[in-house]
Amino acid sequence: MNDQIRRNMALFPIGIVMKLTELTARQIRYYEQHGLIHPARTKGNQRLFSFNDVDRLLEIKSLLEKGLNMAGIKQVLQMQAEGEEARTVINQQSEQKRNELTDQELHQMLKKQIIHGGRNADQSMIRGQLSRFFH
Amino acid sequence: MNDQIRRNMALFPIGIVMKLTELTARQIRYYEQHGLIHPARTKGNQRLFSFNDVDRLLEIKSLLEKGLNMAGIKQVLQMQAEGEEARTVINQQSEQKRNELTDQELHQMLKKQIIHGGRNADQSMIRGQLSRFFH
DNA sequence: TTTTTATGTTATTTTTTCTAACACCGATTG
DNA sequence: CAATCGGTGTTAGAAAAAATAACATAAAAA
Repeated sequence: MNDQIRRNMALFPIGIVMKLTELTARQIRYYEQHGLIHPARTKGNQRLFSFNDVDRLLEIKSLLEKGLNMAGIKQVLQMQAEGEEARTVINQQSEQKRNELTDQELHQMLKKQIIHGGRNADQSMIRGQLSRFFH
Repeated sequence: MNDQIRRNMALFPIGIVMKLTELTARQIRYYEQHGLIHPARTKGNQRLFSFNDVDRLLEIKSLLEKGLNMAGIKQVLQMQAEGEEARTVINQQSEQKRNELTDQELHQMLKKQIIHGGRNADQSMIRGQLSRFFH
């Protein structure tokens, strides 16, 4: 519900995010620079991350490991956002289904997306990795 | 469950805790100095707070507003910790019961505690204020 | 009235983060 | 093969955030 609000609260500095995600500051900033995340800023311009941001970074990391590049990741994340939207309207599916993403599924998603900039493709998801920890 | 672990993860710096609790840094440090909280530290010695810490600070604040002093608050928090322990063993009670603490209840608790340093007094609780936000 | 308590304020130092620039290496491409 | 590009490492210098410590103070307690 307003769970979403909570998850979106900007809470921690980059140092913690580094530990949480095992990414370097350089990487995190680079991803931001390419529009993959949009952490908030303190009055003094320091980044402040939310749980959602960290979640997102974990996804980015996982997608990177699957060989995607910035553009690809951007697409996938964007699709997820759309899916998210749809799902809240429609309904929940089996818990398992949307927690793992096979290479084939991924490939398919990308294909669909790239070929016909289609909305509402397959609903498989990686989301909620950190969420599963910080419930 | 290991919810406890999650809540105990040291995540945010004092700046955020200040906003979350509306306490000044001075106050927060003072309470630590008096053993009311025990935030973790970064390698460079900066305080790192967990959700539990923030929760605790909110309780401290509320107790302060009720006129307790450091010693009194320490007692109450300690009792809560013991109660926590007991409760996990025993069982849950009505949700309402343990979320508000009237002045009389508080007075009684303190009385019991002070008179006969007794363990396991009344189980009324303040706990979980922040928890209710960041569930 | 003197003391104590909780908090404010200020000064100084240390830690953390920021941006920007340059370097590098593996994969692409001309 | 040589040049490019994409993701990351590294470094330097500046700025922000946080730490400790000391002194100040108003209200409460003794």
